[in-house]
Amino acid sequence: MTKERADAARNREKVLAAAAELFAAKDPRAVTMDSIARAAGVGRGTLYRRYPDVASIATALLDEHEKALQHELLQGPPPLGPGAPPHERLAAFYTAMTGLLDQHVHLALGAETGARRYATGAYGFWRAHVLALAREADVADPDALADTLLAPLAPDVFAYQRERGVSPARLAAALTELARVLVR
Amino acid sequence: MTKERADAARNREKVLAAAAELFAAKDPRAVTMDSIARAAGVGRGTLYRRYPDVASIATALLDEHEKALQHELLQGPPPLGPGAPPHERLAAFYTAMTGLLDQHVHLALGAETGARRYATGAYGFWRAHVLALAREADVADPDALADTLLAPLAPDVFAYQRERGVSPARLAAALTELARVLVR
DNA sequence: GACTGAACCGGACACGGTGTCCGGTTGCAC
DNA sequence: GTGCAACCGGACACCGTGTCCGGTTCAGTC
Repeated sequence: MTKERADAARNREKVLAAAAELFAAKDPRAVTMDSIARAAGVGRGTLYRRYPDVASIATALLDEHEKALQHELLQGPPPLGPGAPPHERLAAFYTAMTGLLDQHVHLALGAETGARRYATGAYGFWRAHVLALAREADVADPDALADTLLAPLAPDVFAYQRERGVSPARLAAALTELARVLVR
Repeated sequence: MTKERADAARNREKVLAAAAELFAAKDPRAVTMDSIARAAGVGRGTLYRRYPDVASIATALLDEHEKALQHELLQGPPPLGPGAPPHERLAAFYTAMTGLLDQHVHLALGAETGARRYATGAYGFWRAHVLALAREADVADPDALADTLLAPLAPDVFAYQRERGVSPARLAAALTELARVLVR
């Protein structure tokens, strides 16, 4: 991995900043490669050099916000990190994720709508974490349960519930209950 | 509501038959209005007259298959229909839905990917049903729980799990366990 | 501080899908 | 058989995509 050229780095910054603004401003599905290029003052070819499509740009932006949580899950203090019983860790994870989603729904919707969600590295991480907790708790079929436990965190579901008037806090409470009874 | 003209009915048949074949044959996201029109031997204008987009065609096809289950939920024998305790009814619903999804993933993916899922009438029906069961079981926050309980049935999730090797039967078992502990 | 090759830039291009529009056709009622 | 309304379908303009290549900028070398 060779060092990044100065002009390339400059453009990457411009692109990410412009994209972040666009995603925050309007419907994520209306954000197009063309609009990002124009907003960043950059040619379309430049965009495609680094990102194959809009979703991958949203994913790059989202990744930054998710890194911190991922770190805490691996080696932070309990109940998020190791040390607490599985159901408490799962509940803490749920609460943290609803908070994260609450802040960045736009990005999440731009990055992970539909099947693409499962192709991202982040999903793999969340899945591994939940799977480990399920195993630790001796549930019947951890592998089948993992994706089931993650399904309510899909950006689409979250956005719909919030639009419906279910606050992130209420959702977190419901998920905590789910964690409590299912992974004990 | 006036009677449908004979040529119109003929074309509707042709369109639905051609669409069903296309959805079954290839990636639902690759099915386009244009391809349906060509396969049906019909002009594009004719298509747009009745369906605003591809998803609505898939929804129309899916609706037919879902009607039977909806009828059973309302007035069929227990445990699917009224009469059984909530957790048993929910488990039966889960099993029926995984079966339905297993048969018609293509259509479901074409119809309900992403946010569109929540706009369909079918989702409203499933939601009302699950909500009623949750209320009957005196859970803490039925409204927040309803969409959470339905999230694992999203076509995307189902398709991903099946591709991963989780059979519909295993999934149904996991969901049954979920129903048992959460809605008692 | 000039040279050089490699990395990078960005606009032009061809393509494919969308949704609309309207002249022509078909079916139905009287 | 006649008239009208509903219906048909292809042509059209538009938009976003992804690629390609001539030109530019950078960084290391002497």
